[in-house]
Amino acid sequence: MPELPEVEVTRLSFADRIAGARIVGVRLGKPLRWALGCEPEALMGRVVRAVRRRGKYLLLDLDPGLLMLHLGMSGSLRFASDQPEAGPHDHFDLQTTLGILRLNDPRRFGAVVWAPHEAAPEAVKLLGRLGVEPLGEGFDAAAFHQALRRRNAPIKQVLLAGDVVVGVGNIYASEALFSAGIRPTTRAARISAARAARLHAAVRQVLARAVEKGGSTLRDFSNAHGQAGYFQLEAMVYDRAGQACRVCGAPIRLIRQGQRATYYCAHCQT
DNA sequence: AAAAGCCCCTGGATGC
DNA sequence: TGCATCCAGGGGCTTT
Repeated sequence: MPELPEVEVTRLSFADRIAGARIVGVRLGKPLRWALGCEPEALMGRVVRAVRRRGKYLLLDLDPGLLMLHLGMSGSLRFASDQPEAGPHDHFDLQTTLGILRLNDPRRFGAVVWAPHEAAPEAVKLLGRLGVEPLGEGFDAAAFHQALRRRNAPIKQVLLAGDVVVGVGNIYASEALFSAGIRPTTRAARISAARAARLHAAVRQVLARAVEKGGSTLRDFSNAHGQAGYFQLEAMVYDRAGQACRVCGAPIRLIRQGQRATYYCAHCQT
């Protein structure tokens, strides 16, 4: 479910409300991808100062410490003072003086990991190889082109890898490539400066638009208030195999790249 | 260094 | 209705 827009939408939906909250309890469900990395009791009394995002990770700044949350494929967060009894897929509760932050994650590819601070090995292991933030100042068209020149893999897979630019998952990789008019199978190194600049702009535009629309709700994504997103209604190619391209009418094609589905228009993307 | 495969796990859709 | 198969928004790890 969650790519950068969904993670950012989630962050925006509860960051202000949890700021200043003091941790009064932790409830763990079934194991997630990684262990928490500390005794739950060690978190008691700490204050949540802020919620940041790095790639698809949510970072809870504790005083002191850092809690890194990842939603994996099927995770979603809820923050409310009145939470129902935990269900079978509620695997982490952070009980605070301002409400309970709850992670629901049926597939359990998500994680909640503690680190003493951002430069600590526990944090570097997860955050250290991440590429540049696409919506930040550091995402530069010329540098993007230079990074692509070093990669021989298909551009779709380079976008997904997250070491050049973070946050672009399977939906938005297909959408950004459509917007830029680039075939997903194109070797990254063979993309011209002009086309790299178009892709750079497309990545920013598609992700920003998706944040505006509250993310994409394909099956069950919702923000921390339980509200769905609507970007999927404007998808040009994702999940539209066989349907007419919204621009030229040609049937949208579905191929597999690295065991992931890729959608594109053979007429609009060259 | 980069690329390709392999998993982790549950649930929903589809087909027989 | 029951059961098998395939697929899903991610990404770290191991092997080429």
